Amino acid sequence: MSTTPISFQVVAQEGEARAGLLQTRRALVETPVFMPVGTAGTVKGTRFEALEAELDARIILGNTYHLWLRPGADVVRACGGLHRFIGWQRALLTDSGGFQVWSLGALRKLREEGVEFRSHVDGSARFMSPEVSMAVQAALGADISMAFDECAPGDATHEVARASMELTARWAARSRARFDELQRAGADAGRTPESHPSVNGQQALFGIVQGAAHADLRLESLARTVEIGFDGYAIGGLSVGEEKPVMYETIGRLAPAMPPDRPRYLMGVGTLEDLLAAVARGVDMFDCVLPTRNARNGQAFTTRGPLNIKNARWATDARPLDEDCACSVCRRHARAYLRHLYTAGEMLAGVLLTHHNLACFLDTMRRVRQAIRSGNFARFRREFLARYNSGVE
RNA sequence: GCAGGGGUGGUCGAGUGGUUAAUGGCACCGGGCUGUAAACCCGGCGGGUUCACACCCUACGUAGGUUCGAAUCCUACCCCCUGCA
Repeated sequence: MSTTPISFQVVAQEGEARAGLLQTRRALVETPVFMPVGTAGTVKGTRFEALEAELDARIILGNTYHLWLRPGADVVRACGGLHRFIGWQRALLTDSGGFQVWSLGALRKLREEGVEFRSHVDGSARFMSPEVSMAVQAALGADISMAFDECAPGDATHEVARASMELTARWAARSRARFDELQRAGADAGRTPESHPSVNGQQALFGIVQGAAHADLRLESLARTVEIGFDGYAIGGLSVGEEKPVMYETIGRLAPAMPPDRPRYLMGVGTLEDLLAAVARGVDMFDCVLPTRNARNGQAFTTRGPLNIKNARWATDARPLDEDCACSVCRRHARAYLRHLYTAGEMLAGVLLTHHNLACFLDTMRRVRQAIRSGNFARFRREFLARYNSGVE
């Protein structure tokens, strides 16, 4: 009987691409997997019933920084942890707030000890550190927690990237230490004593590799992170302004060097092409706001590429967003209607596009897994991209 | 009929002699969005030629007039609103 918080096994491999099974204490997750982002305790624009029943998402994200500011860790803990608070029984992963150190760059001050934020909600001063992040994540009780890292800009110089990577390494050690203390102290609000037999019911903790676009720093970061020891390893700091070939090259060098028996998580990526490129390089897990955010902004993703529902060319188009999509939105509604809803400012536009986009991403990953298992991933990827790049008619 | 107010680009509405093809808002058209400060942000928006710089044409109810110059001043006419008959 295992004593780890998660179990992971690769069940098929084609080149670097892997199909695996990730057992968390709450859900079995087939990889490669796309995890919808639910920053503030909601995957914006969708209901949990849809995520569960139709989309069959097994794991979604929450965000430590955002939930810490509002409603607050104490509120979530008082409500029995994030799962019970939001009404989601499947797996949850919480990002540590590290990304906000970068994305809220204008609102924070960085120190060795941690980060001074000015709350974007009410302007108040807040201090976040590895220890604070771990405490908040224990209160949230997600099945997978993330180490508190610093995400450098994509074009960071070697010197800047090294300093950032080393700070991340020190923060990783502090994250690990405090995380373990909190687990021992029973602070985990999402503990499941009667969890799946192959896992021990505790929270998992993933480490994050940084180093911007510098291969030597990336590999050093990986070595230092692995030395500390985590349940899974993430690639952070990509899609933050660097050129796309740089991102692919970084993933290509890094992912195959990551521990083969642990899940590899590429944070914040990406487009469908990005997902396929990263899977081909050995990545198992993804999350991205693109399908949900862009849905609310009028962009649908289809197997023939993106479709901007705002465009006048769809005004009387009776076809669904994607003629090859079996989702409930595509089965029921025409582009003309969706365009009307968006143009009229109706909230249903965002709701329906969100559903479709998530269906598109999750279904694509389902097909990716199937292709890897049957040894057809290379061909699948080639054909998928040819179709995707042909464009929407 | 009399008195007063008003007619501006798709629309609402600024502008009251000189960077005015004409501020803004809306509508419309297009683009962006990658561990969510995002149901958000940016751009275009009279017509024509040009890759572009640029140039030409048409426009502030209609027709005249004053002036170097008019959406802005004057005259007449048309139409709308309000009040009194």
